[in-house]
Amino acid sequence: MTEASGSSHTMRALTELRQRILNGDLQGGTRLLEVPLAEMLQISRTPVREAMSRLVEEGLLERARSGFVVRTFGLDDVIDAIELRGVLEGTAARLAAERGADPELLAKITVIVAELDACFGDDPGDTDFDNYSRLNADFHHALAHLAGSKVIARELDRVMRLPFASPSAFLPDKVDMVSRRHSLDLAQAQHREIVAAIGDREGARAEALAREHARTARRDLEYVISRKRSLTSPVASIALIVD
Amino acid sequence: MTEASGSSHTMRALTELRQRILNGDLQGGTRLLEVPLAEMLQISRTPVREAMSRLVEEGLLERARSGFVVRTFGLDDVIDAIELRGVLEGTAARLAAERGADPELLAKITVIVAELDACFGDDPGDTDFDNYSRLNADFHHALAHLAGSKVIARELDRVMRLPFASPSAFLPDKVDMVSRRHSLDLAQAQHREIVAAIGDREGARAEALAREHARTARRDLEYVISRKRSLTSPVASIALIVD
DNA sequence: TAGCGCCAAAATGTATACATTGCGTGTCTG
DNA sequence: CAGACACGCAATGTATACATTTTGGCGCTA
Repeated sequence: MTEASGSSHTMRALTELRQRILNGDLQGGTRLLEVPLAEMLQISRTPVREAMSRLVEEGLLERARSGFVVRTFGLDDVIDAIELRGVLEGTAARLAAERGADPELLAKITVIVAELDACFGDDPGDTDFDNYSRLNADFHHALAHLAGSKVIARELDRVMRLPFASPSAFLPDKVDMVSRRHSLDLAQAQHREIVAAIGDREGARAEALAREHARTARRDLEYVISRKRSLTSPVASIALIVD
Repeated sequence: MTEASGSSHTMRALTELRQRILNGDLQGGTRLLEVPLAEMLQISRTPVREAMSRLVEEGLLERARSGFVVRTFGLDDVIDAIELRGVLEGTAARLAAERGADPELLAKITVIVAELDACFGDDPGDTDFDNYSRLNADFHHALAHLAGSKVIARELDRVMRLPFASPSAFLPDKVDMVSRRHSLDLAQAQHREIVAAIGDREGARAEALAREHARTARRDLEYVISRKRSLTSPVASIALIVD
């Protein structure tokens, strides 16, 4: 079975199935049958089952009576997932402030904020989008670990793995960048204040700020939906929202 | 393979493994090898793998580079898991208040609170412990669904499936009942106020109350640990806490 | 002696045959 | 015609043989 595309058949099936779900090729509620999938992927049922089990862990599939079904995400679920991320990030921020963040991690996230600042030029059109996107993800990852709580970090990782709950999910793209620059400015101001509040041990403020920061994503989501409902969206994985 | 003990080999392996982990027979960090487990359970590797997959979904196992390892829970993890439950229940309560709870569900949880009241007699020794325990679980389950958010309910179910994060995990048992009756009285007062706040659309108050309510569990945990560290604990699954 | 590489064995990854279960459909009977 | 039983198909459940990968130890060399 000299196959080179993935490290293993399971991984290839995992990648393939994930992509088809995010694409919308496999719509919510679709029951996944082992035999057809195995034939489609040219592998046996065993790695297909394995891949499906991992997709349950990722939250993209559910176990039905027997077998697996693609999980359905409505607009309300997406909004709730973003709300949930805000709540969890708020908790991470509050605990980091209350318990005292590890100075090394605090220094690291401070650097990230500074680097984010450097993405903005004087002219609204002069914005380093790719770096902003990457650093934004870094910021949220660092925040998740700042409280030093494995449990909180783990749950945040879980929620953020849902593609539409990721902090980078609905960022303005290059096209919208100029008109929505104010949205990024606001978000970046919040990044700064969250870190400052944690450093000053202001738990309640840090929590409130982190929650409000997640609302940025909700606004971006609503913008994307209002503008691009019927078009091919530049936002990958908006296809799996059915409502 | 006419086996009657479980509905299937997978289910039997799942139950057996879960029990051994909760017992402490399989300590945190232990790598689970398919072949020995299959021999021990007198089944083939296939259902063992399947069971282990499901235990990852439950949060009791982790996937290692290849294979599975029993997840380690320290005292700090348990405390964080209880904190997390409080945060999520607080969110469920707040959203229920803000968005308006389904009247039918609100009526149902009101009945549960009334039934909980009926568990307490005038005399501290006169407490219907079994009913309290069952109704307490019902209350928390109802609260999780009160906001009508599938996402929140799902995450709460996940967290509460961890045996030590369950709201009934460290309830005073029959022996402690008399001396710790005040703890139950306080918890029950909180149950009442949480429902009242939701009914009055007081989101912030509902959230704060639900969070504080989870602190009851933390106090009960600390009590159990301080008293019974070395003895055979009446609390099942305290064995898997290693710190 | 520390580090490197190779080999063997042990563990997981995969395919496949067979078992079992559950569901739909057809027919038979009242 | 309605209901129920039985049959068969299709799906998952399970066992097992074989493939591949991982790992740990041994011996070699610098």
